[in-house]
Amino acid sequence: MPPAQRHPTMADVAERAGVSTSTVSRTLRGLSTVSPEVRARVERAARELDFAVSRQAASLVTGKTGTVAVLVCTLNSWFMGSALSALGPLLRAAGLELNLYVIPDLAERASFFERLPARRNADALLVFSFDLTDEESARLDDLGMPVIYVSQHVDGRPSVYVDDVAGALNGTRHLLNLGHRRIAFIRATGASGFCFSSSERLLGYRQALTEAGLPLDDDLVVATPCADKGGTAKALGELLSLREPPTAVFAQQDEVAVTAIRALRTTRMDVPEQMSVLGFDDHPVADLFDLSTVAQSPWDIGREAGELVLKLIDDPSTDHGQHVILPSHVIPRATTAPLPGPRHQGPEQAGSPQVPAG
Amino acid sequence: MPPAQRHPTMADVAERAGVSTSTVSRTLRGLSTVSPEVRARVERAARELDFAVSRQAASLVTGKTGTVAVLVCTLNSWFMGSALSALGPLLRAAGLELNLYVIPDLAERASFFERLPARRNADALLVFSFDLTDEESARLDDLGMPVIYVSQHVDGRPSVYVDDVAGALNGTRHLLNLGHRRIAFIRATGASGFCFSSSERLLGYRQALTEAGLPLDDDLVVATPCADKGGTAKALGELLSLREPPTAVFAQQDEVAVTAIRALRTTRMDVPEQMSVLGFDDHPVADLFDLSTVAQSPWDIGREAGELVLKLIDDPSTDHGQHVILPSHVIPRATTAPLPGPRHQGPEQAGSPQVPAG
DNA sequence: CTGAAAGCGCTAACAA
DNA sequence: TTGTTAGCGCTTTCAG
Repeated sequence: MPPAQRHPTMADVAERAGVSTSTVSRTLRGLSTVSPEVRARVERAARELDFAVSRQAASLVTGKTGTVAVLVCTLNSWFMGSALSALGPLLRAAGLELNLYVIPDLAERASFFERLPARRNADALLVFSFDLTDEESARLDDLGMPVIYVSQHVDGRPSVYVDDVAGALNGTRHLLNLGHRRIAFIRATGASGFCFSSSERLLGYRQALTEAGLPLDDDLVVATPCADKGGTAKALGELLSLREPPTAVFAQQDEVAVTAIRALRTTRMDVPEQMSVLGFDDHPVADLFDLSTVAQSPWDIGREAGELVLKLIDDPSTDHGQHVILPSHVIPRATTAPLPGPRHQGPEQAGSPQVPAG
Repeated sequence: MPPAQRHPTMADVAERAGVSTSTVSRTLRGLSTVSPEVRARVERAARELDFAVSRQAASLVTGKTGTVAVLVCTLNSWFMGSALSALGPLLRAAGLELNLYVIPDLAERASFFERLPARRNADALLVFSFDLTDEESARLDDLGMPVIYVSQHVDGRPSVYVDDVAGALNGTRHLLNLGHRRIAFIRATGASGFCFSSSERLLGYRQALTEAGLPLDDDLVVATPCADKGGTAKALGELLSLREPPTAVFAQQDEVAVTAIRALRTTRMDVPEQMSVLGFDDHPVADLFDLSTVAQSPWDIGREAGELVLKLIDDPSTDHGQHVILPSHVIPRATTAPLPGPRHQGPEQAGSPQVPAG
């Protein structure tokens, strides 16, 4: 570990190869205007010196930093982990560095937006699931670089997200098709200031009920902090103490769904015999619990976001308002079952009359 | 979104404030040798122009990049997510950028080590859980920056990791203290080239058996790819078809333990009545499954790694061989129980004679 | 196809 | 306390 040996510079390589620094620069950037013989000499010299171009110096003159800034509120989630695991290699393959900003709380957030450290230090910014204020959005607009919103829709700005409305619509239809008529909806509330597509999903749920000719009963919509046992039990309690309790619950995150299943089992309610449970995400835990769910693919989101970034960096004049909307699909597993009772369960009977089976 | 407006430079700020760029530089870096009056003028000008220092240009002259490179094989894990969620804010608070390299497979890895993009572009490198070849280690040694190994012990290099030997020792003791004598060990094998502290844990397991005067039976040590249902079922099958099957299994990752529990339940074996199961990690699913486990804290690892990095950047002459070793502790939950049978279960009976209770 | 020269935006001596 | 000067290591005209 030689403590302070200086890195070789282009001048060192040039000297060793007996050429000018311009030629070294041209060679190393793969410009075709270098004779094969000289190119070979330069490459050998560079290898022998273990030379690496300083991005700092290059940036200074090209004006491009060669890095993409990524803003996340946490990494400690399956969603972020998967999305970034897809994004990272994609950017690297394009020769870009990935600069990560983890902004877990509002204090950090304030300081981030005040200083905007990414400014001047990245060619583009990826914002994951931030519920931005108008002022914050405005600051990002003035950043002087493309800003891509991921896992959230922002009007007039490039964004990549799954169609949550359609996902929730389809999930709810699945439950309707199983004969359920009293279907509860559990929203997962996250840390304040961050968005978790909850409202879009609620929209899809309502849409499904409406198209089935069912009334919207606000008592059936409850909320819980994500993955909070007590909160989920409480939410469940509200539902189970209704005059007319639901026969199915649609939880907006698999982790909440799983917590709900455990709470139900604790009180000896069988899932799905006495209560169907449907999740959203297809989180790994869904498979572990044989949980029926609406799957989305964070990998695809990460990949699409990366490709969009590349496009925008390459050609900033591209239409900035384009959106990439990704699909979701229902995965029926063991926690959703036909509503027991006199009704015959038939597919696509969504429009049938309301007969609460209880 | 003004498409291509140039960023203001220090010269712009200097002009507006009616001072030289040196003064602007001094002011913005908080050097005390600036009169309050001038300082105020400069700060106002900078704010009005929404000026941000270009790290690129600053780096060029200071020789420090102000960024820390982090090498991970995946982000899609609770461990990495938690560790980085702790590390990120810590680095940001110190004014450092976090440059992430996600290297999921051997091909990416080869290209990473060939080009070493972090060279010259970071002040320190954090390596998470990589099982490096000697050649790769040597390349990192020549990187010209401090390299910190995280979640792995590397001789003579600064590293941060939990004491896996002690963790496995204590976990095994817990099972011994419950009266178990036939204790299986399930290793979790990851992607090749990455290390998951499996061997240290095996060591601790063996140590516990030895100190209890029990023989080491290789038939009781099986392996499975992490979180692979089929693999885990197969490994379990090997154990259950032994002449003298185990009464407890110690799985080296909670995710494997949970998969094992599901497989056992599928075959109508009760946990813990007929088989105790102990995990390692205290992954969130452990709580969900009421899994007894040996807990480690990736948050602490991330934090300690961050603090060590800061120290080494600040003073590279610090002893490079220092290690930070973090503790683990057993969390008994619902999947470990005393061995049923004639024996009385007493605490700390580890040294008692070998009486396989079968 | 190659080299000389200029300069990217900043910091670090050194003077004043 | 402030300004002047000289680069940091690279890319980019522009000549040759």
